[in-house]
Amino acid sequence: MRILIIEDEPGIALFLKEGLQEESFAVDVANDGPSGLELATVNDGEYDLILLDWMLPGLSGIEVVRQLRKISSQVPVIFLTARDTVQDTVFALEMGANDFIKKPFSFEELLARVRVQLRGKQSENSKIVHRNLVMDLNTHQVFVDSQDVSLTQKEFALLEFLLRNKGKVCTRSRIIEHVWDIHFDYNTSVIDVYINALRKKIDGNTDTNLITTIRGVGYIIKDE
Amino acid sequence: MRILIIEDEPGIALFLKEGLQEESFAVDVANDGPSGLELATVNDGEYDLILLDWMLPGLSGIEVVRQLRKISSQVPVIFLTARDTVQDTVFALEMGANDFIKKPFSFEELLARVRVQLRGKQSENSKIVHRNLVMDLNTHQVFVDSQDVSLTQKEFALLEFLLRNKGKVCTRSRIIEHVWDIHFDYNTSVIDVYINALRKKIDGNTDTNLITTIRGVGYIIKDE
DNA sequence: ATGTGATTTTAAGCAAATCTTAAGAAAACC
DNA sequence: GGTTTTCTTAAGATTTGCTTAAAATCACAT
Repeated sequence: MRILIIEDEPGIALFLKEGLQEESFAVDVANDGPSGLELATVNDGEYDLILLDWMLPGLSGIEVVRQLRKISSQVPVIFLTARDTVQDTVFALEMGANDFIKKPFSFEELLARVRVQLRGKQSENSKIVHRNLVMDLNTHQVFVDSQDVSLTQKEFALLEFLLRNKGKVCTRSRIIEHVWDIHFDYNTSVIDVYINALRKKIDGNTDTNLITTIRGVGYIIKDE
Repeated sequence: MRILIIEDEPGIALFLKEGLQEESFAVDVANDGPSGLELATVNDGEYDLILLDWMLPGLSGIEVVRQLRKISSQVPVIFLTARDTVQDTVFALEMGANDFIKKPFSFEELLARVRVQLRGKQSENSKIVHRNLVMDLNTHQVFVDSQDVSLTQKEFALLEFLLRNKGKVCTRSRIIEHVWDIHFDYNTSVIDVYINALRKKIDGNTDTNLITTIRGVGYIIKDE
């Protein structure tokens, strides 16, 4: 995971850099707006996250984000700032920022927010393992007891969502939003149908029970 | 956590209500400005958040917020609106709104913003612990002596309500309001039936006694 | 373009869990 | 002892989820 820090105060920049390196991130630092923007645009796609100071010499943080979004860079941006009025927050979010941390902040807090932004990416090139089930996100394969189980796109997406939220109940609204990208007015029983299909393919005729129904709420893959 | 939705389009209101209920919020809906304002003022302090549509019959959202702030209500207000000019945003915020979501929005985004507003209020850990009983609000599970006890929706909701009011007597009217969402003329013995079910499942055949009856008033889970 | 097979969605009947009602038994209160 | 309140139980109503099949859509090769 590569992180770009755009911050003019050397003390803070160093503090962040070392802290993040200890967490095994690859960290680059730019100490003014223009050079930060250049690094970000030239290496677009390379960075998994940008930590961006609001007040910067040369080019303000806001302007950096604007330019970045203009070239349709999707990289998550977290603002670091002393300001904290609601207007500023909203403004920054509207300009394309993903989150907003007000100084002074604890490193713990920053780390938590960084992980939120990187969630998903962090395990992107890897596998999700749950008991006797292995989901390979690269090859789009699923194995149960090392047996290849072939899933359709939607089945795969649904299972992935449930597994990523292992231990938490996935409500129907959440599922329909994330897996089907329907944001309003869902009145459909697709979820039921796909849960059914998954259960058939995964649990088969064994008496295991991967997906648990929480009546009136949704579904969950229990932890342990 | 109680949320008041003031929204005139029934479709959107329902969508929001159901989604938020799945997330285990208690939700009330008003479908025009005046009735929304009345609910909010009469129950000031009861709601933890208000979702407010900009365009409303009777009284605009802006006016509702103004009136609310006039009586110095501190309840957080999130605007839902089709407008998205910077002027509108700033205007709404100056009138006392706390955040601003432009339609169409995803439920996920709304939920995120709601959680931001409730941050702090919402107990960090999603577990309620009482003696040998653990209630996990995420997984919708209840454990007694680490044994999984399966509760139905209503049982869960009732127990949650009693636990959240640990040490306080819950009157029948408050229970029927919060758990059953009946705001008038309750003439039913549902509560008795569910208290009974809970006692059976929780206390089982042990001689513990989680829920105490306060004759003529209601029920209580005693502290200690 | 067109056809074919796979996938996704809709719809409907069925099954099961849950919720509500009601009524008699038990307990608490005067 | 009589009255009120709560407890308990069971049956009926309702809701919710499961399953299946058919219709619609999509993907791809011809």
